[in-house]
Amino acid sequence: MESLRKNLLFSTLDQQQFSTLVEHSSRLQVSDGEHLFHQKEAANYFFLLETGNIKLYRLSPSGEEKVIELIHQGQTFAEAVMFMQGGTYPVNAQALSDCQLIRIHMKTFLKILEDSTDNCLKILALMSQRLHGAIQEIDQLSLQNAKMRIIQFLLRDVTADTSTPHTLKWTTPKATLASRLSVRPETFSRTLQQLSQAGLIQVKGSTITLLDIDALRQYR
Amino acid sequence: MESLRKNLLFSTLDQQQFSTLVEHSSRLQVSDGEHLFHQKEAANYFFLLETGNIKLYRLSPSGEEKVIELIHQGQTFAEAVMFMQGGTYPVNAQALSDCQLIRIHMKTFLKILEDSTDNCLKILALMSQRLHGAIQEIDQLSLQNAKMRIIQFLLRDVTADTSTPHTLKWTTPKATLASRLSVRPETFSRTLQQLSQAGLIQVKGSTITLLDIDALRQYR
DNA sequence: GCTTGTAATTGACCTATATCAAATCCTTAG
DNA sequence: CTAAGGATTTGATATAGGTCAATTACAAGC
Repeated sequence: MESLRKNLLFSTLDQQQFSTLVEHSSRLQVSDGEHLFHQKEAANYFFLLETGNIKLYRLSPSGEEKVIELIHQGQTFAEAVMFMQGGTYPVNAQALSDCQLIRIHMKTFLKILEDSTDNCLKILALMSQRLHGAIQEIDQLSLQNAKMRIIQFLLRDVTADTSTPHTLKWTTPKATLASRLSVRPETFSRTLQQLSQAGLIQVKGSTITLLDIDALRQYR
Repeated sequence: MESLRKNLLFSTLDQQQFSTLVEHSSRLQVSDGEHLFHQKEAANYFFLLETGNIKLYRLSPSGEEKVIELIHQGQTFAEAVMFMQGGTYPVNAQALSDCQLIRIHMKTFLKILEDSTDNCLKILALMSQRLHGAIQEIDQLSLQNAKMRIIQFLLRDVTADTSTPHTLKWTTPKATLASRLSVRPETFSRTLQQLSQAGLIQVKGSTITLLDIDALRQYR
């Protein structure tokens, strides 16, 4: 359970608390395409993803899928459910590849929180970060158009140095990314095409090179 | 500071903690149209609204306004900022009417949290509720069309009993509500018109009577 | 009561993005 | 290497909802 220790969320646990947590946690695998949990299912565990990719999504009344979040290696997810009355998952979680996870027992973790404010504050910090992210998201959905959202996504982890051409590569299917960005795959494709023709990016399969970061930033 | 005591968030504070909090809190008024704080401003206080209405909004790069949340009597807001590094408000807050508020010193409240997990868990519950609300919002923006969002808003606080015609009245300007729902005022107006013509609702200024709740629910 | 200014509505038109269908491209199994 | 099937792209078309402009309703002050 090395990866547990490494996660910020558990960094303030003392030895005693940590071993209690480990006792009530277990490793599990899910294979590509399998569901980890479904929306409205009673929630007893939250998760740390060790390897692979997971998508969290919701379904519209008409059965359409909207990806809320893509989970990557090292991230925890579904912790917020712990504090909600009702205690059901608000999203579906499906593996996008074979995944290895650690399953953490909510009740146990809650017990630990109950006797150490340090840990409480840690998780509060995490939750407010999540909330801020969500507000950011609402912002983007209602104030920005598709092109802007896509560019924002491309610039996601570009650091300050703007001169060096930056390369990014994704492992998730394009349609999934499109859903995450709330555009149709067709629009996603066309927009990349367009940016490519304008000489701002270069597309090679699932690898993209940002050729003119400053120009891209103009849009955002 | 009666209203402080009444708020769930502070219900687990002991006498000692509560009076410390009161010492570091103060009442303040803002008049209609005034700003309480701006986005990116350093945050030292969060608030409890005693009377009036406040809107929390963001601006797009092009200066367009999107209302993120409408705050009503009795609600606290901007508490999440307390736990974020950086510590700046993520939204603007403007009074929609003359308002009376209580301003709570974040540092003081944080200190109190540090020595009681009960209080920590209370606020964790609140934060996860907020987060869930935000996810709901993202859901609505990306999976539902304007008409659905408007209907959802109309059905907001309709209880189980579906037979009795339900009446609602708002105090906020229509344009503000429209922004909250991420539609243009024109569209908001037209949609209400349309629902009215279909005999589902009856509009009288800012008072709306829901005539056929079941039918409205069909859409949602 | 008017009058003036703001808010809300209505109408005509437009555009971004969805939708549908067909054509490619890519990967995997054999 | 080849075939099959899914993913992605491309093209043609449709439409929800935005924009702009004109009109009407409403509230506040005189």
